[in-house]
Amino acid sequence: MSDSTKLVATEPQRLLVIDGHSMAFRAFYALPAENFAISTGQHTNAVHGFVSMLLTMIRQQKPTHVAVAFDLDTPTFRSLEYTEYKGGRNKTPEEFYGQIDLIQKVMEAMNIPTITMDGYEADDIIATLAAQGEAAGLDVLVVSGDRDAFQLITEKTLVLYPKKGISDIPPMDGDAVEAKYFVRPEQYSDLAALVGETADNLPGVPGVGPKTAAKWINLYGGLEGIFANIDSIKGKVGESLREHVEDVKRNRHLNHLLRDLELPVAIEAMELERPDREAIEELFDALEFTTLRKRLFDLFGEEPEEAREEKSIAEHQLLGNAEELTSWFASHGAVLLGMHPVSDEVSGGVVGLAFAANDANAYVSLEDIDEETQTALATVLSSVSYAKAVHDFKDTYKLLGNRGLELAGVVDDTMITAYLIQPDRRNHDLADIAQVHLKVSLETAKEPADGQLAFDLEGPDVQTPAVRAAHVVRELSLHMAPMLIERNGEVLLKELEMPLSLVLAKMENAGIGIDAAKLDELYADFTKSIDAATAEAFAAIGHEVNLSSPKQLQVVLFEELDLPKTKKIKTGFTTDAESLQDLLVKTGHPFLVALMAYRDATKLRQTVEGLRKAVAADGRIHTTYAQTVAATGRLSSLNPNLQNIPVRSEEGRRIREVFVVGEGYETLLTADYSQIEMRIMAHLSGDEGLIQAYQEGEDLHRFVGSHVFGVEPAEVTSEMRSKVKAMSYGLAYGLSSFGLSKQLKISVDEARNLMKDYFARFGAVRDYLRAVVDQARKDGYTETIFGRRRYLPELASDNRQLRDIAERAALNAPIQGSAADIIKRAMLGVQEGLEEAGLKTRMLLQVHDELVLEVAAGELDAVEAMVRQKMGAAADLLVPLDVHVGIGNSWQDAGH
DNA sequence: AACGTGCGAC
DNA sequence: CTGGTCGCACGTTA
Repeated sequence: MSDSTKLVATEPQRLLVIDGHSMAFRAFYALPAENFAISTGQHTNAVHGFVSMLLTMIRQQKPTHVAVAFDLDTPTFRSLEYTEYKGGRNKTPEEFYGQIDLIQKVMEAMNIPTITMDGYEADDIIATLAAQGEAAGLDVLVVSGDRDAFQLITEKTLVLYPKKGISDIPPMDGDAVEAKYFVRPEQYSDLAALVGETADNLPGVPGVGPKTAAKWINLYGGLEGIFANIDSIKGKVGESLREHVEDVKRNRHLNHLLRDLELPVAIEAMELERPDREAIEELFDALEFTTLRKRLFDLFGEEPEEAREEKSIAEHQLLGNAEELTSWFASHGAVLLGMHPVSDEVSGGVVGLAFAANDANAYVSLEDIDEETQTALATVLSSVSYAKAVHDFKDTYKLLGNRGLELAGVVDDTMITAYLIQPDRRNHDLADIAQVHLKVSLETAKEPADGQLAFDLEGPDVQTPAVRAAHVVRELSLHMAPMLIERNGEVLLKELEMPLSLVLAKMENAGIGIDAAKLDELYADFTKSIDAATAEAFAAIGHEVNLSSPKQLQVVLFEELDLPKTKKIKTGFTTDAESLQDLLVKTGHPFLVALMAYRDATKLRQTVEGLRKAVAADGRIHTTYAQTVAATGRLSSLNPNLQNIPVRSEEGRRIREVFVVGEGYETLLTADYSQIEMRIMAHLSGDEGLIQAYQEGEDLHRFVGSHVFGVEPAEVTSEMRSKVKAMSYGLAYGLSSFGLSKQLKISVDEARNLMKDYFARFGAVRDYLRAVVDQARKDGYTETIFGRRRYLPELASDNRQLRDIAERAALNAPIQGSAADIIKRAMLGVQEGLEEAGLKTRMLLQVHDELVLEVAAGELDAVEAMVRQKMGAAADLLVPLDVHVGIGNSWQDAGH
């Protein structure tokens, strides 16, 4: 007998019985799988969550005995009797595979028996265990996600039914069941039989919910009483019941849990023992669990192997005056420092800074900071002698800048480093990458656990999480540095992305000027169009409908008007613009015209409304650039997105008129690369025909058209030109002949021939595209001209659809990514050019292949020449990089 | 709150 | 089944 059981020997003994699959599933969905992939590719989120929940329950409930029951894949008496049982369930997610085995291994190492029974479900094992436990005089606590377990509740047996992930809620007893369902636990199965259970594919009596079922049960004492009086139950539900008596009987039979199985394990063997230390160490090493290991050994009163460098992260020195500050950095600042700002939730301003060195931590409050201390801090922050690592350099730089603090000496941004290592992650929050790379859980300082807001900004509630974050940033930086080098990302980080963060910070701070009156005018205009289109649409069908609801539109289009069916989507048939256009051609119905006009106008008004809301106090719009989102290396723009302002339609272009040159500046200047992606294609493929065309400055599409169609360039018709243009652009996206045929509205045969002719003349392009995918399959990643990698593990997927998507991504990534690299380099060049020449002109926007600058008086000529030069020199390709420049008082006037 | 649809840009 | 990368608004469902 172990010590831990002796300790509680005076208390009643308690058996904890767990439904293994249901707990594992809850854990799986509570924790994101992508954060718990170990080096072998195996996912461990369900294992981690399961063990974590188990430890919590052992700590809270202090059981003396523990057992875990699992289902088997083999048929059970229920599925044999009723083949639809548990049918219609979704397939188990791929990431879940193997995790049950791992959980069972952990249980074995913890000396906790796992029980399975061929032909029976875990629920029957649990029911039997509850009965045996009670018979042996134990209290029983059942943990199950299946409501059928409620029938087991007695004076001595309680059920823990976890709602979402965490088991904060108290176990259910008889009164809790009665309060919730209005029946006693022993009657719960009768209630469930009447109501049915969708998760098990057991339909109940239609129209009967828990309320009606409980009423009947209480009236007649249970199912037998109900059946005895079945003819006296009135109304529609009575009728419904009489029609579904057999279903109810079947349900009741199936949801009855067996309590008399012959289990292979005796209760005595479930006594909680110390874990097998060696087995746990070995297993947790393989699973890369560190924090759980500590929790586990703590719980069982064992010292972890080595005091796993959880060293005094909690401790930190408060640097309250200039002298303390200067001396702390003098003694601890020679190593890489992790740094983490704390900002006020309300104002958004920075209120403090945490620092972490290898052997000490510090916190500086910026609230009521005296001048001398601020100066000392400013010195430290702006000094390149103190090497700092931060998470989200751009944001930190802006925060500090708002307080007049210059930030320099930042040698690593863990957000960008994590992005360069894994560009496909959609999220590089500090807590997430700490979880992935360090297996450390970092509570975000947003809200203290008790739900109280932290008013005391001097207090440990704010400081401790910040210090911990600073520590984690430092650890992450050290941990990821070799990974970044291994993945060829170091130069990109130091020479491209980090300097670019500074440029972007300045662009965001600058914002772009807005003509508010014009914005209002556009809003009114578009509203008029919406109203007109709405009226027309309603007139065409004779009633009102929400034109923004695809669901309601489907009813109108495909039921009322009985128009031909469009392409299938998850929720029925698509009503997208392309399909509406098709329908219009086929039927000429006026409703379609009005609907399309409504769609156009609402989209434009939405855009205008979004811009209106985004105008800041200075009358300008300050977008935010996301530097670590797009997997190819592009930037993205948000709050608001200024990279999708309309330009293709005339009405839409009017919106560009509201972006205007600001006071004190002379004009806006736009500079964009001409056909940069096709030029990169020419460069990467080395296709001599394409290269020659660009070198001679020919109209590329005309040139290609003349070769594909075998005519003189002058004889290329506009139709021919648009065909090869679509083709050329489509190539970089993995366009199929089907896609091409759809876009050009030609037959698939014709599209196929077009592609054949194209490749006959530009064979190097096809060779290149094939080689890209082959290489990516071999190496596991694609690479841009400047070495930016994108890893595409799904190229090896068994799922054809996923594999195809990955192949198209592989085709596109080097081209789109190289273009992104090039304009990023150009931005660094332009910024440098502006600063070196001491110009007042500033960069405002980047739209993938275009830069928008605000030009100061008298600087236009110098700026234009410099921008052309820098953009043209951003890469040395086999073809020239052409740059178009436009000038004007609005973005529209300056544009294309 | 999370998902699905639809659509703007490059 | 069938073109890549994004962000955003709306309706609907959980």
